[in-house]
Amino acid sequence: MAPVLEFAILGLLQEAPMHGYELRKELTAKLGAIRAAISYGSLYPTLRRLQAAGWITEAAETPATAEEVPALTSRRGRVVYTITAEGKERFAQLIAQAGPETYDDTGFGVHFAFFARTDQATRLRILEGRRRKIEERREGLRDVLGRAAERLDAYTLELQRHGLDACEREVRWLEELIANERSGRAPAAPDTGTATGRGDNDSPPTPGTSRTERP
Amino acid sequence: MAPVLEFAILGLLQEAPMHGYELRKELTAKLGAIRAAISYGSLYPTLRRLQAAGWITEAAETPATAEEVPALTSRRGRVVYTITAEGKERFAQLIAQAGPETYDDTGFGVHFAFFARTDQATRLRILEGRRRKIEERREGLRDVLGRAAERLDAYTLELQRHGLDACEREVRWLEELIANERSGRAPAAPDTGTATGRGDNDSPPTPGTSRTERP
DNA sequence: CGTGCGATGTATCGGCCCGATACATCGCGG
DNA sequence: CCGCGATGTATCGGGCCGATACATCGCACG
Repeated sequence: MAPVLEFAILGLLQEAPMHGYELRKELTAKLGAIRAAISYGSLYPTLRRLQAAGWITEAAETPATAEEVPALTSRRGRVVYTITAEGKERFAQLIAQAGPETYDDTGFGVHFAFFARTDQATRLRILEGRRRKIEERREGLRDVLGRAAERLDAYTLELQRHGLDACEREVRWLEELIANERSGRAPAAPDTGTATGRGDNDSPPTPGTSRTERP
Repeated sequence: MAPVLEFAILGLLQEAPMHGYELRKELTAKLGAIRAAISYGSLYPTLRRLQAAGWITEAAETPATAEEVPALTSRRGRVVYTITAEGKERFAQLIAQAGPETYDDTGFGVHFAFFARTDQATRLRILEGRRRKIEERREGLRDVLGRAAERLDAYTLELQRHGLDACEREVRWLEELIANERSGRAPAAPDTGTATGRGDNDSPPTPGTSRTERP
């Protein structure tokens, strides 16, 4: 329903129009923690899908006056993708509605990556939904480690233990983030709880940070 | 080349023949740490593919004498899947050859889950390959957090930080496992040292999974 | 005694996303 | 001048998932 790439592309193109290659680089930088590298085999078909839906437009990058450029080498021009008003609307709608897929690993990751464009109430809702999901996974792993321990070999058990550890760690992380959200503060303070003297307008509260409008 | 499901199914069917539903449950228990739940939409096609390749056989579960059973309700019999000699060979081959996909998240997970059927040298090779891959991911995240920090918002940075933390943690985990392997000890010893030094044959004693035969 | 409901059980379909692959240009160093 | 890595667009086959459909069994609840 709300594929990861679609969401991420609509989110990124709101900062600036881009061509495919650039988009992939930004995508990889932004989602590096949850995805190794976005494949062109999914990027280009998704772009075409988004254009068919009217959420983005693609325009061949043409010099101001095409004639004066030597046409000796008819280089295939880069295709620049720009988000439309409907696309922005679509993105807002995808943020608002949180389905079950919002809480799986990649779904949550991409939503989190665009929390700067998400209002606080929705951020809180997503964080709590994710926490619930991870808690369920944690209970499942505990069950297996408890009940079916003797049916599994030592390596499999070690794998479960490592997974369980990761779950517990993520729950703690989420708890911290939730507490921060509730207190109205910025995302997360690395260690020192004294005076987060950082950049204030990094756009935690207002998604209306309309900077980087490149014509 | 070596899809996760194919590997896992061949590994599981070496313990006992199973029908689809049971297979899915075992799969979910064994891979619970790396996969939420195996979908039938991938399980059944994979089973058919494996049969077409001659690595498993499927047999309709028929009562000993079909006639005496009341055929009033023509219940669709369960289909029991059994691994063939070629299947065992294929599994051994999949273990031996470690490609790049052996070290990604799910690929490594499923290989690790069947380490009890893997010789020590290969275990070591896989653990080190995985470590290398995670170290690369870690460096990538450090780069982004270092170089492109000001280009990203606070939430995205927090996501990268969390991912980086997970990488560092997994590297430590792998180091520990590698050290254990080198010392010839069992996987990871919380405390007890029971049942070490296994992995001799390709068909260990049946873990009594032949129960639950309800006619 | 019926009735519904959850577990068991097999199976298909549409769709996302990936890895491999192909092709073309540009700038730079050997 | 030639290769080689970065830039750049694009397709194809295939694995895996979520939704969906259909059928049986045992049991609790009214």
